[in-house]
Amino acid sequence: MHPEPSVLHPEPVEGATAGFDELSPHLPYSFVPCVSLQGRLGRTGVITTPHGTIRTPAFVAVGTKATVKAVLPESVAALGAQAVLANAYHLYLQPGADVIDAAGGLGRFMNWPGPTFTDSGGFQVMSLGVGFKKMLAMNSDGVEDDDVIAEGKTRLARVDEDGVTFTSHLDGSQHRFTPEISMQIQHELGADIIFAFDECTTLLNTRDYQERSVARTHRWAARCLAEHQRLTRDGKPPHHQALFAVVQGAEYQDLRRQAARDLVSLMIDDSGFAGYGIGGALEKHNLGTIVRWVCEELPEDKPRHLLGISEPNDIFTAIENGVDTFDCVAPSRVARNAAVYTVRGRFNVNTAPSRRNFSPIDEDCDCYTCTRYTQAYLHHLFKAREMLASTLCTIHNERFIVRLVDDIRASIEAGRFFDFKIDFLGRYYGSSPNR
RNA sequence: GGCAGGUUGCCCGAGCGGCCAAAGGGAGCGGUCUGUAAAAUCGUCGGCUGAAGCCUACGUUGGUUCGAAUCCAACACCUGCCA
Repeated sequence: MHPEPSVLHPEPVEGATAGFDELSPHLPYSFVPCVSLQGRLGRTGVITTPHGTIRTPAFVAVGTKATVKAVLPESVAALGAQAVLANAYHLYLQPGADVIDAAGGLGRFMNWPGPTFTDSGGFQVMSLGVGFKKMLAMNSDGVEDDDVIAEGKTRLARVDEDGVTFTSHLDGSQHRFTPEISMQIQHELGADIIFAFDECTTLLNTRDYQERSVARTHRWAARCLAEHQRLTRDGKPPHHQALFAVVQGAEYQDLRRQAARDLVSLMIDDSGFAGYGIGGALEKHNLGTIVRWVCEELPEDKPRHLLGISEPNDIFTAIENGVDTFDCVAPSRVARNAAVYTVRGRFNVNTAPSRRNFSPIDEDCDCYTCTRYTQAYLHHLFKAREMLASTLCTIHNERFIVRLVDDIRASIEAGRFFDFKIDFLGRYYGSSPNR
């Protein structure tokens, strides 16, 4: 049943740096699971896209506005990232999906030859709307009062059954997203993997609201699938994009399982979703449980993408429970704010102990930054507010997470995942950064 | 030499009789960041203390006052303008 190892282990990074002309733009999308994690839902696998393959589990670097902030695409490839995820809402507002379409698609526009993802903009409904002021709901029984306005903040998104009305955070103009519009935008953007337009709730919403929201997300998923198929059929030029649905349901087992089952059974003309995203509200300590509930309901032959997770312990938990790919802004955002990962935990390089420390961030790291620069230099760059600080630390953090996931994949293949997990997490959380 | 203005905590800078250990910046010190509204944000920031409290502080010295960074005098230094 499993393909030959050579098929399972292509060289995605080399493919990603080969340039556009050497790539076949017509490779069909596929996912092939490979080695399973004994007794758990985790596995390795390979996702094939028109722009190259992704060996899973894989960390997808986030490049919201068609750039991994502060870093050249060549560096993103060199540090081993296999794919980049951009955002439909942000690119729709600026520069406009039509511009990216005219440029030849997201990958060409941003000079990233490898696989690309776009998020639907569903998360922005939450971050610009309901979640805009979490305290707001603390003295009520849920975030449902659309008329409540928190001091100093303006609600920029409102949900209704048909879609979402946004106020642009850039210029205040009004915009409308529906499942159909999100699909049209994402088809114009042209990423290899796109996400259904979902509603992302918060833990502050009531159970009743979560139920209604999951139901709505499902109706939206059906509309996304229909529109995606129409665009795939009628769009010009023909696209080869894979649509992932997003499983919501907050922390309720029945909602999560039902949401997953409903999405799996959703078929139009014998075809359903190419993969599944797991999103939404959850507390950190429930991550593994929730991911397991969902993945138990999902088919083995479809990839699962966990949206927005990347702390080391979360990565192990997610992968162990069946996640194949995941993305997160944390490695790059945190890097721009001077926090860096090491095998012995995270620390801030802009603090006093690094001022005269002439060793790298992490002696064990093979990244561009650690093989060339000292903590003292990075400390100086942050203090001097030089932008190279962001660049170098982003490269380090992205490399750290990519490498961690590479190591996890290798440990699954070698049948020693659990040993590696105990060893890594013991060092990461059990000791203080060595500096 | 004359006239005018000034001297505040590590730096800049408000305060102009009590509510002043002294606004606000900056620097320093520490934290946070999970589908990016982020090169963001929060805390701390004279000393001793958990706290109450005490001590030391607004150029120097002396004075007025129940009470002075704030009023007065002398001195020191700085800055303008006029000789």
